[in-house]
Amino acid sequence: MALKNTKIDKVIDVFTKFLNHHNHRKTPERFSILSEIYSTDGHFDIDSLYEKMNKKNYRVSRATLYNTIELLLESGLVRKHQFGDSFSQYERSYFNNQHDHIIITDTGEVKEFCDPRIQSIKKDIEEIFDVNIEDHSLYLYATSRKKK
Amino acid sequence: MALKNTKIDKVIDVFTKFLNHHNHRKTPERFSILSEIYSTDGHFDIDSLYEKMNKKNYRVSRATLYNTIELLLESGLVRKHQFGDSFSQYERSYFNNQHDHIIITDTGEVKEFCDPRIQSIKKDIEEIFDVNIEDHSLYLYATSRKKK
DNA sequence: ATCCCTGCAAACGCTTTGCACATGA
DNA sequence: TCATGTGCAAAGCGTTTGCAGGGAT
Repeated sequence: MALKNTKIDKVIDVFTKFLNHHNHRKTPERFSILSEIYSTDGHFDIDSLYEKMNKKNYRVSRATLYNTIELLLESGLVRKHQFGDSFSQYERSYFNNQHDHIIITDTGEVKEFCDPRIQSIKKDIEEIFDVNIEDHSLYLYATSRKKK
Repeated sequence: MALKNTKIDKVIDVFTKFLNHHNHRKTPERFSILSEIYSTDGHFDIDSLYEKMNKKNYRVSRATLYNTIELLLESGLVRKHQFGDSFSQYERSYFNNQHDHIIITDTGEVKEFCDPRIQSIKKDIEEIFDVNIEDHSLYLYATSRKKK
């Protein structure tokens, strides 16, 4: 599901400011990639994004995709996941609540959930270990109880 | 730190039964690898295990290491981790309490912790999503608060 | 005597890199 | 103008695979 125009504009604005602040050029490729990512929901990998963009309006190289994703990660507009496959998956993270994932191992399906106890664990661990927790990743690996 | 002899024997026994049960051969390589893994604490990767074994008593190929690690994962004697590097890390899991990891991102150091709230989250998620949770992985990415 | 397991090296697949050309500032 | 970004193809690198010889059963 795509975002409303006003929301897309907000994301473009965030990215523009990030590029300015880091003296990175505002190339058409970078904005095309950002728009493409924010035009759909869910998880994606570099290869499917590459296919999708080259079949459609915009032709980009894999190198540029990897470079731009790096910038999007730094700017906090995209999150990276390693669900256990050999490749990385990503998802947009602006206007998208922090959540964790349940991987249904027999189908590969990925569900999302949110649990406040994670936050309290993080807070406690920060005190106990005297560290600042910047981020976390939690994956639950499960099988469905449904009868076939 | 190595385990007591009686404990190593127990692990060998578990592996032997696993191999028998699955009609896999009890080769010297498999037991050497198991012993090597259980002779030290902490995390390791395939390459360092390869180096370590070839410098010492036993010469094994990478192929056999990968094969055997697979069996050890299946038998529950070893756990696999992806701390965010490009390679997998492993740790022995018998006589070793379930725990989660804090990765200190500036040093690469890995600390362990245990929090009962994880178990309750898993229990609740099982009910809410109607699934059986077989396993989980939780990594907290942190920076140290200590002054340099 | 089987046929599974091992070792070696080549293949794989995702990601990174080098380099020449293009382009934003 | 000119340093940075892009595209292409090659290189990297952990892991997997194919195959011939060896060893467990």
